[in-house]
Amino acid sequence: MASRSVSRATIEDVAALAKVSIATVSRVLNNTGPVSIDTTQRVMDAISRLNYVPRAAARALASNRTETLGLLLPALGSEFFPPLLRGVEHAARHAGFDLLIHTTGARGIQHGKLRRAMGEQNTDGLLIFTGSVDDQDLHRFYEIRFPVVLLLQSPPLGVDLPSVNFENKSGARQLMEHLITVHGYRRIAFLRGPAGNQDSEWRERGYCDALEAHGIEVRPELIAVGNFEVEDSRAIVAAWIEQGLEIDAIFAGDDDSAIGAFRALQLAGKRIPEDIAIVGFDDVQIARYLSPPLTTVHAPIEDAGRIGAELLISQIQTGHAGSELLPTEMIIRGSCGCQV
Amino acid sequence: MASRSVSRATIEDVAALAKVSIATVSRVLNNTGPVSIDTTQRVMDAISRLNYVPRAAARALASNRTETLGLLLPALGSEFFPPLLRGVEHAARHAGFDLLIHTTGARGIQHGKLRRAMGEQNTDGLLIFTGSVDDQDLHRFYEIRFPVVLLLQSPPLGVDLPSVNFENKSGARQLMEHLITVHGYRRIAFLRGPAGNQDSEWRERGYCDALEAHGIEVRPELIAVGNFEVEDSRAIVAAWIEQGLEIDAIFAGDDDSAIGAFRALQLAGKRIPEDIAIVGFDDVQIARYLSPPLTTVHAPIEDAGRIGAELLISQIQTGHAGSELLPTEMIIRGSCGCQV
DNA sequence: TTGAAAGCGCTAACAG
DNA sequence: CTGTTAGCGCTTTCAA
Repeated sequence: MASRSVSRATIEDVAALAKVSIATVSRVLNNTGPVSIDTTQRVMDAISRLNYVPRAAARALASNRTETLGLLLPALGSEFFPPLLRGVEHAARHAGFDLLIHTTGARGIQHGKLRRAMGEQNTDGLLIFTGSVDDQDLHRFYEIRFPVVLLLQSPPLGVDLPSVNFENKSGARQLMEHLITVHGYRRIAFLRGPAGNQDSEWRERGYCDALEAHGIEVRPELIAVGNFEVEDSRAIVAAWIEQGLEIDAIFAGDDDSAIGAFRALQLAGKRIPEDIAIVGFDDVQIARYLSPPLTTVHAPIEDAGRIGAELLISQIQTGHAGSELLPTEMIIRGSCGCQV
Repeated sequence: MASRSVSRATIEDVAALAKVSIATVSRVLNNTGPVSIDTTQRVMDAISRLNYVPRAAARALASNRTETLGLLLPALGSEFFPPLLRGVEHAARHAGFDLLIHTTGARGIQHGKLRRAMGEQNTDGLLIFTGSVDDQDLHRFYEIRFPVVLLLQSPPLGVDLPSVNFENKSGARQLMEHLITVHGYRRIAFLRGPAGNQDSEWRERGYCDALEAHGIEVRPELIAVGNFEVEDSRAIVAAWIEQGLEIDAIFAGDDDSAIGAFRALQLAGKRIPEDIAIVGFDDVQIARYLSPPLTTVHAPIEDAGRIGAELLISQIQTGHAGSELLPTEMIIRGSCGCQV
């Protein structure tokens, strides 16, 4: 016997065993078209007796639907992704879709390479995380009307793709107001994300707006690129301390940067928040376990994943979908100087 | 024009434009069989002019290979998964495989349901995380010789599937020795993982062995099920404190449980490690950022993912693969009572 | 309520 | 070096 034969039941085997045509088997499998209750039973029996599993490839080829959602990410490094994946996976499974995950490397996918990686023929639609795909490819998806939803990224000009974003600016603004009015900080530093990261840009605008609204000058030397990375951010803050830069507080563009800032201060023997206060953005799981616990802005990451997937599925099924802007919420813990 | 036509180039279109047969196109696509350099060039031009993307389904159907690895997980909740996914994804991509991810829910997949979810026909092989699939299905995979690698789980009796595991027992044993001999703790509690979790069982054996080796009685009231969950563990430790249970130290079965224990002690106003010491297992990212930083056992999670994927790929390609037992390493930080 | 048959787009012999 | 052709296993008309 061939080594694999045991597992190779096909729809024909089922049909033969149930003494019906393959069309009928297909009907009971997909619940499409009428089948007598008696026949249905025979087919079901045959299926389970043979351990029959429909081959996804054959089905996809014949029906032109893959029932698969693609998820494109730059990397799977940060703490940010578990909730995001959970949201996406949950929504996908709920709607009967599989989830195909690809990482593209930090620089995103170069145009052209994308095709082979996860071309538009191999999933029913794509969930694209910030920075994974260049504008040229986004443009193309838009033109050929391939279902796509952008995660934490707005579409480039003229490309009207649906997207899911956080209310970054208002969240950042609110947090800054807190630092300025409640705690009286004036020399507040900002740790940027990677170049081109839209979340970071909006958060920075909230940062600048708040300063200006209170007549505080925006000082370029207080703004640096932490890349949303623990280590990069630690190094920057360490350098600041080394230089003796005067700072009341650090607004880290995301919680990973905040962790880096924590590290730097701890290693330098500085107290948080007495010497320098730190606040972040995102509210990842770890935030509440730092000490002092991190004051930050809660971003509904799992919701973003879930809603992104839902929008994509609706786009696949109905042909169109809107965008969503998800509210953020300031979470006061101890690292800003508040007693909690 | 049909709304999708732009993207629907097939191998025939390419062949026509390049004035060759589809067989030739297939040859240059897959680098199988000889093609003149001139012809190759014409085909490549046609491909890029048409934005041609081979349809994975057609290819899979014809070749009986999907170039896809399936990953089965109970859930995507914990901090444990980012490094695991990173390892898997990296190895998969490196070898040219796609990654299909499925979560099964906390209880794993019920027999029978698995088939539809990710049947053996729809991936080239499966990476199965502890607790995702019942023994009956594992048995079946083994019988039909479907490529499978077990992650952090040993195969059931008589089912010789390859697996990747941590040296749990010796790691736990070493950590316990440290608590007992260096710090002199004798009343050490243990927080178990979910029922049937093999990592937990081995760690518990290390715990018991160490106690016995030092003539310390294993007390059932000092062992409870924290389920490897923050909240469950917090509740248990809170209850212990409430009851006034005397404890020198808590050995949390994994870092998530350790975090829960931290929470409970902090909320109860107890000092770590002065009142009660805490140690964990895994060394997730957050461990070093707790305060005091968590003493734990480093488990090479990313390696486990990478190696698991590599074993699976080798099994797909060569028909067999061995198992791996990955070394663990004690990481002393502050939460055990050491000054670091 | 059921069956026959025509593809879906590709790979892989087999011929030339 | 290149072309022809027979499927891969399924869905989906169209008839019966």
